[in-house]
Amino acid sequence: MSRQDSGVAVMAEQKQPNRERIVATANRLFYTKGYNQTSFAHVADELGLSKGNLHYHFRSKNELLDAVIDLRMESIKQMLARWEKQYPDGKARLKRYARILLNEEADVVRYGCPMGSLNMELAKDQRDLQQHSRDMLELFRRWLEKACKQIGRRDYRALSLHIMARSQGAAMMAALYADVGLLKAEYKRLVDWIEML
Amino acid sequence: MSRQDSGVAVMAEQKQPNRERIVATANRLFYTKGYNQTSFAHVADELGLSKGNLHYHFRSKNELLDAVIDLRMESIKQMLARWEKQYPDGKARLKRYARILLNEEADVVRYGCPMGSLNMELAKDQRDLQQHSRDMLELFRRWLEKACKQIGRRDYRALSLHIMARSQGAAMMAALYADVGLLKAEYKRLVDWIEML
DNA sequence: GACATATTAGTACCCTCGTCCTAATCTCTC
DNA sequence: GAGAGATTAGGACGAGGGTACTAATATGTC
Repeated sequence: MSRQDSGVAVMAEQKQPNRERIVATANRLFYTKGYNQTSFAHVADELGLSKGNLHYHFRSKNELLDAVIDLRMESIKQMLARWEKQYPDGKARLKRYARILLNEEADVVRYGCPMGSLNMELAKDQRDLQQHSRDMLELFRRWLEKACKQIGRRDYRALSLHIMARSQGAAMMAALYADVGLLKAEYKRLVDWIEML
Repeated sequence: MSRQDSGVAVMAEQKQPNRERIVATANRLFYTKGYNQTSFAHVADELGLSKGNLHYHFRSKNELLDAVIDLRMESIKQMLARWEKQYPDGKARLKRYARILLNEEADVVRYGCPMGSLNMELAKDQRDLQQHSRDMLELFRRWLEKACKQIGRRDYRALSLHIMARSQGAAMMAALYADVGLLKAEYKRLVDWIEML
């Protein structure tokens, strides 16, 4: 019997287990400050926990990174499954993907794409860590690939990569100039292009 | 009378002043390892110099970063000036820009775009440092803007940003998958698109 | 209540970081 | 060659990094 299931349900006040709170906070800090610029102490301080506590749950920083990526991947999978139900049409799916950056535009403009920027950081002399981060982007790519197949394109792989490149470029430039307008302009171009496929 | 000009010319064996060697090495390490992951000690070790020596030439790491960016900007300016002579036609200029990533494809595939990745790194909680890095990209953007004007486009600013976004996206995806093919594919798409303008 | 386990706090360890200081050495000018 | 200034080496420093260890506390089971 796990902890949350035992005793009277405290419902709203039931606090999240520390392990999950740690992953959630690390997730945010890895995004906003960068992986290398975030320390165990940062995460612990934000939560009012001790460094030793974090080390109990995650023996190393890599392990914490893995947990963060697992969390993101889980959330991505759920989102993609939701989209599959909401948008039966292939093109509609591609457009929905394009719109993703607009959802979190304030964050994207400040910190870039969470996946892209993390991956770029790890690509530099930390290739071992990069692998897992790549898996995350592959979730999207394969989903896009499926949608491209669905609209009868034979170059589905190339198309999926191109669409991701376009959205990565948009996120990058928007963060560079800290300008939401760039995000919207690139979104529009991309959607128009998808429409013409 | 400066040091290099004095005395008998040693020509080929004349070694670069240490200051320049430091900037050149820092430039490479900031690119391949990332700014935050590169320390004074790394740079000093590679050159067989002491940390104190580096501190003599650059009192802080920011100062070294500024010198690196200045070096890059100088080289960019020269390259753009060369291109202006070589390619009088606006579209040819845009295409030449698109080809830039193919020049250094081996590096781009491993470390991404030198400007984009640096900027992304500094965008995360180090906005003060980001400014100078942005100037570097602005050199390209204004040059593209001019070429767009030249071919009679009234949306020259938007176009210049879009072209940069495309190349940034290409670099990002190529580094993500460590695949030169992606770079070439995106290059081809971009050139075709420029041709249709 | 007693025990085993899971969790937490606190701290100690060793390393690297960015910066700074001092003393030696080199280079050029006179 | 003597003196002045530029350059270099080497190490000290305080801070913070990731990791590990120990003791205390909370939790669940019998």
